[in-house]
This record gives sequence, structure tokens and C-alpha cells, in this order.
Amino acid sequence: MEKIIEYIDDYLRVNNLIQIDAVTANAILAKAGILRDSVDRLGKPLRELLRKNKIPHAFQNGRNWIIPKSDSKVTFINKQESDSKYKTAKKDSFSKFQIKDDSILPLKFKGITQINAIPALPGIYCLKIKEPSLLPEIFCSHLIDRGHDIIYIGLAKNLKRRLNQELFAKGHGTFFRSLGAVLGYRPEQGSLLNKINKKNFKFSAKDEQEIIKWIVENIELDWILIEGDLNFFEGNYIRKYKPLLNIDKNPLKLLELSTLRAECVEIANSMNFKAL
DNA sequence: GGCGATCTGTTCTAATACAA
DNA sequence: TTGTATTAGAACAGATCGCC
Repeated sequence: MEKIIEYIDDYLRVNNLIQIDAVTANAILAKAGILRDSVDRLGKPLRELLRKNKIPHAFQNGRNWIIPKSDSKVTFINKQESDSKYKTAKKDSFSKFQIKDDSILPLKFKGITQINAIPALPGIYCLKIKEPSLLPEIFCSHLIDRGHDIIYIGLAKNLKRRLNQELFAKGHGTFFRSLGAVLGYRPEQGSLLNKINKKNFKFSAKDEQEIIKWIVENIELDWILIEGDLNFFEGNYIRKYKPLLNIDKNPLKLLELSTLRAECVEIANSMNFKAL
């Protein structure tokens, strides 16, 4: 077992990754002749070890097994914990549904590790940064001018699914793309050339991991459940708070952000992009 | 191996920009 | 003012994964 943990640690270090999923991990262990993989159920032998807690620092994000470096501080709440927190959160969130002023968000921000407590229900989500100075100077300055730390507000018919997309790059998160661009990341050249949608650029797997790590460390979230016109509430909140990374419906949308996003789209759609 | 949950590429919708 | 194009952002649907 020590050999397995050691090999995964080495692999993560050499490839500059912070974590690996069970299927990929079993594949590299099989290639190294350490742990044979299942032909029809990829990753199954390793998952069985994980379920027996043979790799104690591994954890589940939703259903997926994640193995960070053995000395990593990255952890998520386990399933039992998340189930109980889910029930509590659901109750709390419904209580927040009593909105008296539809332009003011009744929020109590929490760390990203509370992602599993978010219900799969419709509502508005709100993301704030712990410290504006973590952003590049120009964006920090804009945020300070707005007098709050809220950087993004969005709506979702399914908050759990949408926030997994936005915060963990499991889909096409507008917030994730905007934040990555603001932090200085760019998509791989030509990565959208063979795609039908020429706008939904993605960062490299390594960059995605770094952005996710940044989000986990520096972003807090909250949400409210809403049954009704989500667009109406979202529009009101965006007009009220003018979040830094919202473009749509935002009276103070940033030209700098639109320019960065356009640059990313251009890079992803070109093999010979040269930055100015 | 069945079944449900999650992931990922694609599509849809609404808002905005711009030209006629 | 109206029609069309573009963009941002959410949802859909098939594929894949993981549990039992």
C-alpha cells in the first residue's frame, strides 16, 4: 500500500498536479505494474482499496474519488457529513426564501468545502472573494470602488449542478472562465478549432487544477432558493451589487474583463495567436 | 451488471449591439 | 424603429463513472 501512495505522490509531483481521480490513478499504477486495473470496470481495484480506507488522505467529491498528495491539506467533507449538512442547509435555505426586499441578498457566506450541502434546487448563487487584493491590481481597485467583496452572481435551475460547473470546471462555467482569465491563465492555442461552439474555451488540465485550488482557498459562497422568476431576481441583484465578473445585466460591466475573454476566445480559435 | 449520479459537449434563450 | 448578428450564460442529453 505504501508503494501505491508513494507512486501516486511521485506522479502528482512530477506532473505538477494537486490531485488525481481513481480511474486515472489506477491506470498509471497498472502501467507501472503496481496494481492491475479492471478491463471492463476501469479503476475498480483502486476504488475497492479506497472504500476500505487504505488511502486515508483520499476523499470523495460527490461520487468521485479524489486522491491528493499524501501531505496535502485539501479535504472535503465526507458523505455522511455532507448528507446531514445537506438536510440542514435545505432547511436553512428554505427559511431564506422569505425575501422582503428583492434587491438585497440575505447571505451568510461559507467556504467552498460546503459545496456538498448545496441542494439540487433552483435559486440564485453568490460568490465573494475573501480578500480583494488577491486579484490583479486593476480588478482589486474596481472591486474596492464597489464597496463589497461580491464578484459574481448567477442563477440556476439546479444550484448543486451549476456550482459544480462553475467552481470545479465540470462543464462550461462562465465564472470559471472569467476568473481564470483575470488570474492570467489562457486556454491552449487552437483548443476550440475542432469544436462546434467557438466560445466555450477551456484551460489546460494543469491550469484548471491550479484555478480550482485558488477558488477553494480564496472564494466563499452562499445561495438562496427561489421558486419563481429567477431572471427577475438575478437581474435585481446584479444591478444592485454590480459584481466584478458579471457582464450580462451589469451596469458596471468591465471592459477589461470583456477584452480578456475575447483574447482567450481568440487564442482557443487560433494556432498562431501572438499576445500584444 | 443494473441503476442512478455525474460529466462533458452541444444547444438553446435572452439580452445587447449594430446596421439599415 | 426594426431586423439581424453576436454574446453571455443556463440547460439538455448522451456518455461515463461508481456503488451495491
